[in-house]
Amino acid sequence: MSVQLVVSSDFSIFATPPLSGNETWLSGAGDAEPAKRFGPRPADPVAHFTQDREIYGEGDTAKSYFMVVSGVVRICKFLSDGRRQIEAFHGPGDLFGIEIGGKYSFTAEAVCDCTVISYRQQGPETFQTQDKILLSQLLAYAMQNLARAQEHLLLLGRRSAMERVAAFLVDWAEDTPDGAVATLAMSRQDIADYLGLTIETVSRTLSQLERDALIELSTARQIRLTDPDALRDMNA
Amino acid sequence: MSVQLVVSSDFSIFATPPLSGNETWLSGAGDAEPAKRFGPRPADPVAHFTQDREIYGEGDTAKSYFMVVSGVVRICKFLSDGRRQIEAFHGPGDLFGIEIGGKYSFTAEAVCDCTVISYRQQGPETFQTQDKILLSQLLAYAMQNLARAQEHLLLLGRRSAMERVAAFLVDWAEDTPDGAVATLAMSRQDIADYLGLTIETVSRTLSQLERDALIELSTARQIRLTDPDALRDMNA
DNA sequence: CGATTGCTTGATACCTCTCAACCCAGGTGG
DNA sequence: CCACCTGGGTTGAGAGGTATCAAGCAATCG
Repeated sequence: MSVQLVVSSDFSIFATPPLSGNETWLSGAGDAEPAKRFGPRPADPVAHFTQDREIYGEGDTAKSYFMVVSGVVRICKFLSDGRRQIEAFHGPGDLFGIEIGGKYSFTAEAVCDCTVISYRQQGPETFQTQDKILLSQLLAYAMQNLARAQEHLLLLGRRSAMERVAAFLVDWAEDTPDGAVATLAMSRQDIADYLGLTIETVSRTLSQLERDALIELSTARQIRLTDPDALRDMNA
Repeated sequence: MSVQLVVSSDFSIFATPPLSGNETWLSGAGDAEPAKRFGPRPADPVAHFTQDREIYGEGDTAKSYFMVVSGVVRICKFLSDGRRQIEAFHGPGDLFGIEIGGKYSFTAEAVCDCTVISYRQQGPETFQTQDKILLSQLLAYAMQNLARAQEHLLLLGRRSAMERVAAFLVDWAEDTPDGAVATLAMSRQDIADYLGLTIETVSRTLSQLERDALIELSTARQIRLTDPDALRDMNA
């Protein structure tokens, strides 16, 4: 997907403070980098969430949407018996929590300590009344998320545990001086719930990949991809 | 999701004929019903596809998008070894094939004999230049599809075969004089590829549901839901 | 009719889950 | 400083659910 979000100076609509009592409000703003993509930083609705804190819950009234400044946020759904499916992880610059139905359709939680900026969200009428630039940005956002969800569908529906873990590592790998390295902000449980597996299967699969000399687990959360091409080829 | 698409009289942009040689062009228009939702019927880009015909392929240049007039269309992806994941079925009134990257990200095929209307698709610049009404319609479309994909993710990632089949039946059931009945346009293979299962597992699960007196298979494609509430409760 | 196609059913294999033990690093308190 | 505890991660044994392979059945179509 090659869509570029276009910066609009009136994209930012200043936020009401979010709902939960979980957040810490900061007087200074966070990392300025994402502002380059999304326009001027809003006045100050910058909040900090510590690890595993809920940012909002599924079914809550959707008063704000958010942009990640630093850290990683998970977006997930729960079944009544506690089973969890993580639909996406969002990192710096990513938006989350945009809703058209007036209620959040997911729960959002901090994977690690996070800083986010919140923006006031209008009701369903937003999409009739806002300006074209905002609409086209929202559309690009929605289409990108849709494309990601659709790839994820294929992964969950038709790929083996080994293929899923390989895809996950390739997704998270970044090129560093000594090759591709995936530095994971999330626990094995998070990975499992993202990939539709159990924690044990994720762990065993990683061990297997290490035995096969495709990866090296420097630490549990720091994984060197010894052979990134082989990992990519698993999902050709 | 309670979003209503708003009709705009200039929503329809007349189409170039689609690309493949699979379609049959009709001089008359199809069922008029969907026109009520999407504005005046376009001049005549109405095409008919027989069962299992490809409407477009993943990777093809996306020159048109489509609305189903009658029949059912499946939207799917393939892995190199032939595994298939059906992302969605689209019925009368549904749009499909809207792309922002210039290429189709799916293959679209006729589940049964289908009539569709095609609309010319602009390139990526569409979303900057079109009018607000169109943009908000596209946004609503994208958000609806996103919500559907996300529910599907939860189903594929965390639900058992029994739960998946039950959810599928509930989705397709319609209330009739003698209770809820699901009339299926698609084969067991289609259902399996939609639910991330095999054809045999789908068949066995349906048989089990019949033994449990939750459904009755009048024919393979005509299923009465004897106890719709119980089926719904499986996914509470 | 015989062939074909879609569906069902059976036997078995295998992949992933479940349950349990263990390991290890980090934090705490004596 | 070290024993202890804790939480995350790994590993093992066995169970279970779904896939695979194969046969049988029923409706449809030449």
